[in-house]
Amino acid sequence: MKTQKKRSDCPVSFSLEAFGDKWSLLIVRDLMLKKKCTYGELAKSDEKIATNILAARLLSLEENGIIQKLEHPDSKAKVLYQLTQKGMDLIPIIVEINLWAEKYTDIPEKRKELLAQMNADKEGFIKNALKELELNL
Amino acid sequence: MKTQKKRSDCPVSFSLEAFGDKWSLLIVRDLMLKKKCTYGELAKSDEKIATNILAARLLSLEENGIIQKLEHPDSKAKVLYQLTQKGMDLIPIIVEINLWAEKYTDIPEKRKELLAQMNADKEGFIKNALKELELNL
DNA sequence: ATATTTACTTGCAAAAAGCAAGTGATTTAA
DNA sequence: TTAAATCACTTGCTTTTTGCAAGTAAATAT
Repeated sequence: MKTQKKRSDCPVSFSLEAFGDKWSLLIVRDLMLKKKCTYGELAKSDEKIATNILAARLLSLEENGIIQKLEHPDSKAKVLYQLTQKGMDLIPIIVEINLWAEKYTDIPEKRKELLAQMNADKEGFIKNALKELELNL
Repeated sequence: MKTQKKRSDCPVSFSLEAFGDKWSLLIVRDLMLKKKCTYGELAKSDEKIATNILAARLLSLEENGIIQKLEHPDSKAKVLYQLTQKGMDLIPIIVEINLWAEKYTDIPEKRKELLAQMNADKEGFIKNALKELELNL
């Protein structure tokens, strides 16, 4: 795990050092909500991340213990990326980010069902998402 | 309010464009938890943000409708920064970030009481923090 | 055997972050 | 009432990070 000079001992600062940039949480989102799990699938996301940045962020997330690389069951050419427990524990943050956005921007149709679930039963949604992800651990 | 080219229509992406960097949420944290409200106080935070970066982030947060500038009651030389409603609605995110960090790093003594409250009654903590901040609006 | 897919890397230009010093308006202290 | 201190920034410059386009090597499919 990466040891970088901490800017402070504040827990918010600690967290932002692990995922506080414009890309890391989008990767986490894909691994969490969209079940994308290979480099190629992550690269194809709507936000069009440059491949070198994707590689850099994946390495950083791995060093921070948020994701792990595994052999892909289908092919040795592929790599399976998945969230660790530490990564899955980011679900509540992703949920709150979604709920905040819902208040201040239009939500695309394809995301409305998910938002509805989060609103109806936040705790239940998180528990369920966690359970599904843990099946793959 | 800033109109920047959206990377995608994903709510997570929308949110990260507003506060997804290493500094913005630290400023929000200070305005929220530490009741810092002037440029000088924000500049003195533990993380030692450079003054030009602070100015840039404050402008960006303002353009995104998360904070607002007001006349300081004590002096015309000072500026009062405070969270808007949109900014206050980030409280649940800050709380979840604190709770995540608590699981994976040591929390400094001065923050433990706050974390205890968040753990004991998350909803209550958020409601209360919101109520206190809204008094200043 | 060849072409394609896969997960990256490399080189370079552009943007952003970070540092140190400076500016001008206000406020305090002599 | 004037000089020093405080306030919220800005400016100039260097370093780091981001982003683009192209390339590479291993594995797979044809």
